[in-house]
Amino acid sequence: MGIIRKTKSLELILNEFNKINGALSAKKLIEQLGHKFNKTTIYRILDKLEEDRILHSFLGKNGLKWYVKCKDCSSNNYQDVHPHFQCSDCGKVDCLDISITIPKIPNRKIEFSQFLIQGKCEECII
Amino acid sequence: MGIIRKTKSLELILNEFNKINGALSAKKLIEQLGHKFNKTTIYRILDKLEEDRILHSFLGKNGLKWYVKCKDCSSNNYQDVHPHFQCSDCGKVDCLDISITIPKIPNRKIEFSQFLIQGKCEECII
DNA sequence: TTATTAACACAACTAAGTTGCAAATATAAC
DNA sequence: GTTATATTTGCAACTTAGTTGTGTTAATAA
Repeated sequence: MGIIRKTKSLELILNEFNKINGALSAKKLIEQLGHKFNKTTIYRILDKLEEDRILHSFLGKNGLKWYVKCKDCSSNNYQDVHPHFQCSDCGKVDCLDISITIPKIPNRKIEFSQFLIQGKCEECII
Repeated sequence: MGIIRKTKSLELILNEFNKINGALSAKKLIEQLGHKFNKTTIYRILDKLEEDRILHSFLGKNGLKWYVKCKDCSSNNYQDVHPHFQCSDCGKVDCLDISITIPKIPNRKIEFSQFLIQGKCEECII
C-alpha cells in the first residue's frame, strides 16, 4: 500500500516529474526541493510512488537511483525491456522508446532486467 | 598506466578471480581478503586491473560494483553488449555468453552500455 | 469539531567507496 | 649485494547516498 494522503510534498514532487520529460534522481529532487522538505520525505515518497507503479526506478551510472513516470510501463513482460539512456555530458537521463527482447537463457528464470545506455544525448551530440 | 609492480596483494586478488567462475564485488573481496589487506588496497587494485582491461566492471543490484575477468571482452564495439546475470536468491553474478545488438538510436551517440538481468540461476531454479 | 493515523522533520546512523599522507617494499641502477 | 627511487600499502578520516527511530504535525474520517 503506497500513497494514501494528498500532501503538499507529494504534489510538488509529482509536479517536478510533470515539468521535465525524463528521469529524476532522488539526489536531484533533494537539490530542487530539499530546502522545502526533508530528504527523508523525498525518499519515502519516491518509494511509495514506485510501489503504486506511478514511477519506476533504475540505476544510472555511479549507482545512483533514477525515477521516471511509468507510461506504457509494461514491466510485467520480463522478456521485453526498454533501455534507459544517460548522457555522459549533461547527465540527463530518460527512457528510450525501444523494446529489446531478451533471448531465452537455458536453465535460468528471468525476473527483472535493466539496460542502461550511456553516450551523448540529442543536445550534447553537436 | 595501471599495474606496474607484482605484489602479494595483486597476486591474491587475481587468484580469487581465477578460483571462481563469475564476478566478484569489492565488498566480497574485502570479506575474503580484508583481514590480510586494507580495503583501500583492494579498491585500488581493482581500479588498476580495470584500467589495464584485465577486469571489466558493471553495477549489480543495489548499485554494488562487480568485477569480472575480461575474456572475449570486445567492449570496443559499442553496438554489442553481453548481459550480466545476478541471481536474486544466492546473489551470484556472472557474464552471459550472449551478444545483444543495440539498435541505432537517432541523434544519439552510444559510448557504453550495460545490461543486467536478474532472476534465478542454474542452481537456485530448482 | 474531534479522533485517528499517515506523513513529516530531525538527528543519528549505515554502508560503499574515496582521499591524503607517512611508512613499507618492489624494482632499477650501480 | 647495496643503495636509490618511486610505487604500493595501511591507516584514519572523510564523503555521499540512502536508511531508521522517534516524537510532532496534519490529512482524512467520524
